[in-house]
Amino acid sequence: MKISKEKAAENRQALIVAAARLFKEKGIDGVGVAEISKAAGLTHGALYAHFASKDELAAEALGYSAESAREKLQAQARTLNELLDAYMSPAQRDNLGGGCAMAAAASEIARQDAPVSARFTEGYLHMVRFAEKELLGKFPQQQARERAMAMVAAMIGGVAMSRSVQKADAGLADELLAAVRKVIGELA
Amino acid sequence: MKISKEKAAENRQALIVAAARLFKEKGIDGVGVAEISKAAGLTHGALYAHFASKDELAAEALGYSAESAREKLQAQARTLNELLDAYMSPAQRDNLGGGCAMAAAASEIARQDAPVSARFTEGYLHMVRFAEKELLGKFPQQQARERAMAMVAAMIGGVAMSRSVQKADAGLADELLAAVRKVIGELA
DNA sequence: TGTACATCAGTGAACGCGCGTTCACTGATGTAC
DNA sequence: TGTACATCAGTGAACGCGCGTTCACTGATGTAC
Repeated sequence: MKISKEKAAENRQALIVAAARLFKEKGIDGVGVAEISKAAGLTHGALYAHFASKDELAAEALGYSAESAREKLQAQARTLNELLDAYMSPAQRDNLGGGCAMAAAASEIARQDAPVSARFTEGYLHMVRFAEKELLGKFPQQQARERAMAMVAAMIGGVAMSRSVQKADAGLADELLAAVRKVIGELA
Repeated sequence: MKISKEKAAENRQALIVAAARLFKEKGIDGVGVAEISKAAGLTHGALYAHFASKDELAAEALGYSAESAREKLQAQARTLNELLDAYMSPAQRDNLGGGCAMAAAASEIARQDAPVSARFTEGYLHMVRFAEKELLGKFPQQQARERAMAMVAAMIGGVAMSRSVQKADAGLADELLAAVRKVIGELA
C-alpha cells in the first residue's frame, strides 16, 4: 500500500518526533526501533524506508530536538532571566521527553560519534550566544563569552543533577535547582 | 574448583572495579556482563555467585566510584581551588573510565532506580560539603550552601558538556572547560 | 596431625528474549501515453 | 480525460546476534572428627 508523498513526509516527521521524545526519556540505548516506530504509528520496517540505520535516525532526532529548542527559545524567552526561570523550573526538569536534549543526554553524547556531537555543539553555542548578547552590556567581550559558557554548562548540569538525586531526595532536587538558578542568575 | 575466601573476595572486588570503569566509559546499557566478567578475569557465571543481577552490580559499582572519589578528594585536594584545577582539567575530562561517575553518567542516573540515585546523592553532597566548608569563611551559611551546590553542578555540567562537544570541536571543548573553571572559581 | 566429606566459587553450555536489520510482497499513488 | 503500468512507502515474517540469567558440574578449600 503505497502512500502519498505528503503522507510519507508526515510519517518521516512522526518518526523523528517520536524518536526525539523517546531518546530523551529512555536514552538512545534504552529504546528500540520497534517502540519508536509504534509510537509513530508505523511498523519497524517502515523506519528503514526513511533512515539507513537507528544511528542515522538518532542524529536526525537529536538535531530536531536542538532545532525545536532554538525555536522555543526565540519565541518564549526575551531575556536571560526569563530563560533561567523557564529552564531551571521543576516543570522543565520533570518533562524529560519534551525538554532540553542536552540536559537529558549530556553524558551519553560523549559516547556518540561526530555527527551527533556537531548537532549538540550547535545547540550549545546557540544558547551561549543568547546569554552572551545580554552579558555584553555589562562585561567586555571575552568575559561575556566565558560567563555565558559557564552559565549554560551550569544550567545543563543543574537540571541533570536535580534529576539524578530526585528519586533519593526530592527535597534536595528542588533545593539544588533553585540554588543553581539563583547563583547563575547573579552572574548576569 | 573452589577458591579460597580471600581469593573470592578479591574476585568480587575485581568485578566491582571493572564494572565501575566500564559503566563510566560505555554507560550501563552499553556494556554487558560478559565484558565486565572478562575484564575482571572471570566468566560471566561467576558474576552471579557475587551479585543477584547486573542492576545490583551497577549499584555496587557506582557506590564504589563515589567512595573512591571521596578518598581521592580527601587525599589530594586541600583547597577548593585545587579541586577545581584537578576536576576541570583536560586530563580528568579525557579519563572517562577513571574519572568522576557523576560527570560520566549524569543523564543516565536520572533513569536508574532509588538505590543508585541514593549513592549519587551521597557523592554529590560530599562534594558540596567540601566546597561549602571553604565558602563559610566568606558567606553566611545559606548563601555558602547555595553557592556550593551551584558550583558542583556547574563542574559536573562543564565536564559533561566539554566531552559532548569534543568530537565536533576540540578547541571549543577546551575553551568551555577553562571558562567554567574560571567563572566558577570567581564564585569562591 | 591425618582423613573423610561438605561447601561453594567458578566454569561453560544452554535458555528465552529482544535487538537492529533485511527482504519478499502489497497495493495505492503518480506518471506516461 | 481514461487507461496501463512503474514506483516505492509500508507490512510483517525472518535473519543472526548478543543480551541477562540459569544450571549441572568441577574440584580445591575448609571443616568435622
